[in-house]
Amino acid sequence: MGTMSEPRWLSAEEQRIWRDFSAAVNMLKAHLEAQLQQDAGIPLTYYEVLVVLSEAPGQVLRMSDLALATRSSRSRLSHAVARMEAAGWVRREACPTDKRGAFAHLTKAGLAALQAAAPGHVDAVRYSLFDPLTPEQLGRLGEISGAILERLTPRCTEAAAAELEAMDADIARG
Amino acid sequence: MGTMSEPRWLSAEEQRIWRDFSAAVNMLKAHLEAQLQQDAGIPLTYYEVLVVLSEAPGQVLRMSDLALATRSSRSRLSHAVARMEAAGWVRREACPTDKRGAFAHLTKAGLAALQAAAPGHVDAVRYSLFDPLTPEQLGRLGEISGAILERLTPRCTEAAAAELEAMDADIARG
DNA sequence: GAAGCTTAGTTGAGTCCTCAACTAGGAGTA
DNA sequence: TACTCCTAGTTGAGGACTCAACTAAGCTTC
Repeated sequence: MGTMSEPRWLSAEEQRIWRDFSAAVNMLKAHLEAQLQQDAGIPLTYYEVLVVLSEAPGQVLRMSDLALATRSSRSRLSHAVARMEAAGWVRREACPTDKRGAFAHLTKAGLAALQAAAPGHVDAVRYSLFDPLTPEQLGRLGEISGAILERLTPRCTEAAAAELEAMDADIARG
Repeated sequence: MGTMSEPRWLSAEEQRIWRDFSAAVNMLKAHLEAQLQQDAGIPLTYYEVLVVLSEAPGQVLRMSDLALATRSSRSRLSHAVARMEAAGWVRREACPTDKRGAFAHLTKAGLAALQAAAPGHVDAVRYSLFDPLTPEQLGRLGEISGAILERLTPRCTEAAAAELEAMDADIARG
């Protein structure tokens, strides 16, 4: 190793927390994924796309904005929307002002699929996350998540996301 | 909906917590995955297999036990070990007493790969999880993880895992 | 208006995962 | 022994993701 400093290994307690956290998160995601896939045939990430689209004004969003809002790569979103379009949940439309751009529209079928899937998904989230935690723990979890987010979110992405929300709010207002 | 009861939707506050938590977890996993993949060429799940194997007495484990310890499906582990064997990190060996069985041995190269990857990975975990949290938050996170785990871990799996640990302890004791 | 950078979005190859089907050996019972 | 059931592990197909390469359009600058 030469000049390299010794890595700061995790203490036994830190290891326990890390492994429990890691396991909990994995099981939680697997649980939600399986529920959604089995009951509604929708992968979790596609579900999130549907949710974001359904909340967008006019239920339309530029691909880039959709990628930003779902924290997905453009590539991933492009593949996903291609599949969702094939499923009839989303329709792509060219942007008239910027010919590079593309809009993703939520279709009736997409909204219906979302509405059919939502109750089961919400139940699963309640069952596996909200129910086993006390209100205090929930509050803590919110703080903790915020701290991690702040650490890992690059400033520019943050700014762009805030802008997007502000735009949404403007449109909602009128 | 007919006789179905109304789903218990999430409140605004619950939604905020859930979305932040979800986003934080996604970014955390993506961050660790990218670091490990770039710096060591090892996917996170394979890394976990290496860790578990390295801690096993004799650095050997039956496939089933390895699957249990890594909370992986047998199929996933089988695919993973196939790849890791191709990479020279693991060697499979037939079990003499139960001819259905297979052992997974950690090889020298596998241990070396793990040791090369570990410091960077630990740093990444510290950076993205431990550093941004206060000691109190960390304790809470441990509790929260425990509560989720307890909710989602089936009793039989739990018992099997405990047994495996006890066995390890026995062997360690000599 | 042409050259060169930047942005929007897609594509294809390769990887990891899941699911269901499969092989094969162990275990219990007649 | 033969029958049934169970357990250990593998396999292949197909889906989702990543990465890098690509097309195409906008934007600057001269």
